[in-house]
Amino acid sequence: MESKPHTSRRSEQMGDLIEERIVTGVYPPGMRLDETELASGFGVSRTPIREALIQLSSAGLVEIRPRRGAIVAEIGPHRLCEMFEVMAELEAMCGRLAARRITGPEQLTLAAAHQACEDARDANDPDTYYRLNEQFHHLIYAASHNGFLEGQAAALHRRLRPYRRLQLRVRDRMSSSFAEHAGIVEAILAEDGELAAERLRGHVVVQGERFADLVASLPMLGDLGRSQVKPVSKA
Amino acid sequence: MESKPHTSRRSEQMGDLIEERIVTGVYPPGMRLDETELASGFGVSRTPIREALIQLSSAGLVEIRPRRGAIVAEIGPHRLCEMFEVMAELEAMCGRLAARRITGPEQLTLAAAHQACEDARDANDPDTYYRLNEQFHHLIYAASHNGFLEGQAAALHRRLRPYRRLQLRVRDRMSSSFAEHAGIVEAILAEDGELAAERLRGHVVVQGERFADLVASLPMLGDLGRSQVKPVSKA
DNA sequence: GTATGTTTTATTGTATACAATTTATATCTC
DNA sequence: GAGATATAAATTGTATACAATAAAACATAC
Repeated sequence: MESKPHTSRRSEQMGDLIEERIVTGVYPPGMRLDETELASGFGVSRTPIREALIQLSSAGLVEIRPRRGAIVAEIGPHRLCEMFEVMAELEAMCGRLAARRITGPEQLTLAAAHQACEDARDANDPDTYYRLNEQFHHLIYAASHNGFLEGQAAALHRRLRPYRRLQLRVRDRMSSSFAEHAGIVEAILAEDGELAAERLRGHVVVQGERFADLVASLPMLGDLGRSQVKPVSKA
Repeated sequence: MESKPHTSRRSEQMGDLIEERIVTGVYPPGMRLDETELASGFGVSRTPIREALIQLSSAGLVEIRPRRGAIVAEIGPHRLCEMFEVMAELEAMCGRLAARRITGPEQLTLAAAHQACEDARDANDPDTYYRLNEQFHHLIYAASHNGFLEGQAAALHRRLRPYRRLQLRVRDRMSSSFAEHAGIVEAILAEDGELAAERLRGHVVVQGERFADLVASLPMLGDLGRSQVKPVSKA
């Protein structure tokens, strides 16, 4: 919907590139982000890199320690649960408002998106489901008809992306996710705001709790915040 | 609580300075922020100014249009209402969690802060009340024991500061605000999360609605988004 | 006099150079 | 050899110089 006006700002491009590598795990949490190294790596000067890092710092993806350089933000399990808790509430709010304010065309689009998710589930295609699931949720954000809320929800959703991606692989999550979606769509189309809110809250909270389980089973992630990942420094 | 580690980064200092001038209205919405002008004005080079502007842009206080410079973000009445709507929900969430998680010492601190507000109301001192009111709300954020939520709530609270400041002056708002606070404290101390949430939501929404009224009465603010404030450019 | 096209000017975006501080290394003492 | 101190290296923060683009001013044609 928001057509970005072909920014032509290198800072933005660098920011997107670095963000991509962070959320995809190419730059793992705790990794040192050397300005000079990144600059030469991307074939630009340090200036756009610095500006990108500042922006990513504001978004919470990297942490800048004065005079000590930037590292990929290490979001510990505890903080992550907190973030899921807030995400659940934001989604609940979106659902409550959407139930009251959704338009006819939006209802059709939402139903179609839900249908598409069903197809992906039937095909047992987690990657496609993952993508369609994102669209589904974004439609609810938009249907809240609160642009600011939509932006906040989308931003947090995006920030939690890498962690949500992990837990979609777990046993049967795709099916239960779709089942929950059905209830959410039903509540919204019935214009029952409180029910939609409650179901969305549950839907997201489950993700957070499942994630907590996942964390407990992964020692690698278990001691996040302790581990210091070394920079990739290659000659 | 979060002691900032004496950053020594000029960018941060510049950011704080510019933000201060934005929220106090020295730089009104729509004003062009000329990098060179700001740089010479603050006695630094353009670099720290640019970095500060990027940061403020991420925070939503300024808007950077590629190759066209930065302006103080113009938050129209509509967007503002949306923001108050989200603020209400965030505060409600803080209250709900606080009622369940608040500790003994925090209860005492909250009661004391409430008492202090009462004193300011009795003294009919809006400025002091304004300050104490902020502390009161921050205590509730903290009592949610969700650090991420606390941060989000504080950030939005801060961003809405200039607009809240306006409407505290209106007739009797201080008294009704305090009365609402009493109900909120009662609900939290009674550990009734839903009641606390409901009352906080109402408390903030009232602010938003009152603000909408205020907007309607102020022609200057009424056509925000249309008016183009000229830069201060002095020789 | 208005509209359009060109030139000029001003401002942003990027690169590089320099300064300041931190981290690593080496040396010296015990 | 361990620890501490001093020196050296590397990296961040700031300033300045240059390039690219958009706004403004001007001139010209109609």
